[in-house]
Amino acid sequence: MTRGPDKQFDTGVALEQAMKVFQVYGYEAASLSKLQKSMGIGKKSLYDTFGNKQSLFLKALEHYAHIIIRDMRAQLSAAGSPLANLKQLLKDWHQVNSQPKSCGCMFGTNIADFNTDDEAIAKVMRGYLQQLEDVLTAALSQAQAAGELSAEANPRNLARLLLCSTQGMALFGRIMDDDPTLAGALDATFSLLDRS
Amino acid sequence: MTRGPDKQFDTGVALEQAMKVFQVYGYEAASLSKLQKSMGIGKKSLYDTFGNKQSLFLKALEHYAHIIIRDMRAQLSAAGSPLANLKQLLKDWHQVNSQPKSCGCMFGTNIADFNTDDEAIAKVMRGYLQQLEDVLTAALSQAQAAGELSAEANPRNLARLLLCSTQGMALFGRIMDDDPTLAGALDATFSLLDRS
DNA sequence: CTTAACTTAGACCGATTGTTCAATGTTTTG
DNA sequence: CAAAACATTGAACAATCGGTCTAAGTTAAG
Repeated sequence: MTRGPDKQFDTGVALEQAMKVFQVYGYEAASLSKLQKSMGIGKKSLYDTFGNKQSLFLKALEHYAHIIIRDMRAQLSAAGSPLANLKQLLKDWHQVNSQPKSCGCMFGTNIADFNTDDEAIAKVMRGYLQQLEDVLTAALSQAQAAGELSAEANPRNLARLLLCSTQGMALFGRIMDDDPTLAGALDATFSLLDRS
Repeated sequence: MTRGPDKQFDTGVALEQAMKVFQVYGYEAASLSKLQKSMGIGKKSLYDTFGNKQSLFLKALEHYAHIIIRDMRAQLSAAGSPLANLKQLLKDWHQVNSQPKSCGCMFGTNIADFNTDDEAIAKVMRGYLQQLEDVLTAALSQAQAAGELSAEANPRNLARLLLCSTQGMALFGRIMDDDPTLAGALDATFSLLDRS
């Protein structure tokens, strides 16, 4: 049974805010003062609830991964043409990342911010990226099964290319607002899919 | 005429070292102690020669851009098939970025590290990326003129896609050593070019 | 109301950040 | 050699970093 009062803040909301700060600034530049200001809680509460900074980051990263992979799965398994669903996903991704205040992908932004030899973070990050790759591969395989892609197409390698290019798009979106570069990359991706 | 003794260190070598530190750690995590240790000079010399940290970063970034764009131009304008030259460039890029200690691209790593609303940095960065896009576009146009790409292909949009995907590859290379993801993305890129 | 469990805000810690400056060394010029 | 003109090292600066801890507040049980 519960002994004391509940927390005076919503843990989920606080984590969501922390996630945004890490996504916007990257791990190093996301200082604890920025974090606690955005989360709206004191330092003690932050450390008691989420542990130290790296622990908070991992929780925020997990939260982000959960959301993005769930949404991707939902969108890609919608009724209708698998290829059309995938195209819509890419279209939405481009739209989000070409908005003026876009801050890129939580993954990409922080891959760049962690030291190369931090194997703990790298391992976690690889796991999430692998999930993304698998989801995209499944979608492309469905499209292939539906005859929307040729039998010669390689769904997994295609997914890997999409993974790389979408990360590049998200990265560039941080410094380019509604730039023809991003739109052109999307366009080339579409014609690639149409010819695969 | 010169009045005093020359600097006791090689300015070019020091800048090269600074460049590496920024590329490995990103702007925020590249502390002045790491920088001066790697550059092998004292703090006063660093500030007198390169100005403050941001000024040093901009010089290092310019140095990186100069090197990478010059090398790209050279490789893409080599004798023989334009498409083969481009493929070799992509192959080399993949090879470099899938090595165990690879640290990604100076551009991508630091785009993620600077605040989204830092317009000064964003402007400089956009300029360099535009140059990369132009170089790739020129190469693809040559390939098209040589009949290695179909007349329907769009060289500039193709270049934009390559720009995005290569940045994604460089980013992933920071956490993945010799991973099938990168190799697969390269493979899909090759078959894309072959069918364009 | 009392008390125990749990919360909170914020002062405080040593370490490190980017930056400056004084003290010392080194080389060239007259 | 003497002296001016550089360069160098390394101490010191205020500010901020991530992290800890104390003091006070809040709630629920008895």
